[in-house]
Amino acid sequence: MGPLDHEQPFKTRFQKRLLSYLLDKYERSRSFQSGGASGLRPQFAMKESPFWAEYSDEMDFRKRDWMNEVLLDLERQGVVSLVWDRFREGELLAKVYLEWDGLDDAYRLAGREPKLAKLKRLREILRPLQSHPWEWVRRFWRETDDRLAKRQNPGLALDDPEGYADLVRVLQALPGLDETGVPKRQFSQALFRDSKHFERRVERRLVGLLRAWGEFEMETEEAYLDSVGVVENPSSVWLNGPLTLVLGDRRLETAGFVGGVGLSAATVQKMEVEAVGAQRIVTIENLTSYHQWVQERVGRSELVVYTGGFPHHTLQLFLKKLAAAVARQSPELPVGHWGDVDLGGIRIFQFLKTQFFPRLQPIMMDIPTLEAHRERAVRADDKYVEKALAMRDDPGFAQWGEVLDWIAKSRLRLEQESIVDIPADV
DNA sequence: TGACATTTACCGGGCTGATT
DNA sequence: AATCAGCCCGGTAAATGTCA
Repeated sequence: MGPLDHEQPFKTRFQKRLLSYLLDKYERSRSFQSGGASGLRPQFAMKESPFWAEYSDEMDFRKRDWMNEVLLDLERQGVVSLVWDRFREGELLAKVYLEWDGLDDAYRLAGREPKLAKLKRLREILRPLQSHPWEWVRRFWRETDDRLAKRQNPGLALDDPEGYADLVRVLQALPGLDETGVPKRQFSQALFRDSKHFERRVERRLVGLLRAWGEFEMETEEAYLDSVGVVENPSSVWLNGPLTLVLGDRRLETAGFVGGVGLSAATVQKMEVEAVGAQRIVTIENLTSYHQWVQERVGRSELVVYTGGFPHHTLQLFLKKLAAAVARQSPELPVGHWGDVDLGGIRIFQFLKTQFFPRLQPIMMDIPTLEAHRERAVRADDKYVEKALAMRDDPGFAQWGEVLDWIAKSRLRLEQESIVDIPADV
């Protein structure tokens, strides 16, 4: 085994590692971002570099010779320039500089794609979002494109262009989805000819995008996906009380069902609300509380609707039809909502109010209720308190100022299941 | 040699991808 | 779903190179 067996592979590997090291520095530097060559070149001191261990390896001194040869060769090609230790010219390197004019060669020899090219390609991939029908997507695009144009990476995985192409495809498809939402696997199959592809490759990114840029803050990933019409399975609407529906050529009454009735997504899609036969509408956030309410208030003239946390797609369609009927027939009809007295519950209330029922009144979501159930309340951490304070200062939640203050001060929040007795007069 | 500009090192925070 | 390491970012302070 002579040196020839190792020399060439060693030199090739070293040259790549060295150039990559310098190019990494360059791509992180301000010179890269500003696009021009600054006075200070990307550089490193041999002694501080990751190459020092091999460079100073006493067990195999040929390595240093080989490394010197590689670097001298690069210097001849104008890719780097070298500064030697004093009195040890050609023997012991002090510093290595990357030369501006050698950048292209450096990339070629290192066998890697310039960051600039990656940024450019990503811009091309994202460009279709420029004219997306949703405002928040366009906002995301605008800021991201700005950053990319400024040669900054706005937190994207530069080495995954396919992933972003998929994301763009998904975003383009979302606005056209069915009103009641499309099951995830079916969506994936239609878009990618692979029922798992969406879950595996796109879902996380889409949820991340919604978290960062979407209009509403949700508690779970499912809620985020539902908000854009991607559902696990078609969901139903649960309600109790008198409602007259028209479905095709049939008129249906929900009044007679004991303990309530479920309407499938398909029914909600096809039906119209003809009349609300109750004196009041009540929406309830959680299932346990919905059952409790329905059981304890038998005989009242109320239409009770279960929202299941943040209203899912099908429920929103139902509420839209319900709200239209109310506005048409009895705009004075009282509408109340009972939910958790916490940030999520307040968001849900505001959503229902702004989207469907402008006259919506909270039920048992006030300070007396908080005080009365203090012992059953759940602890809130620092982050939660911070969010509560931010919401308090948001004009969209002006109605909730005192409640949010109470939550922030006492560091407590109340889940509605903690309320075991429903007063008769709420 | 000193003034100035730029880079580097370091930190926390957030995202990604892999793993469990 | 939770956890982990790795990476990038922006900010800071400190170090270092350039230029007159």
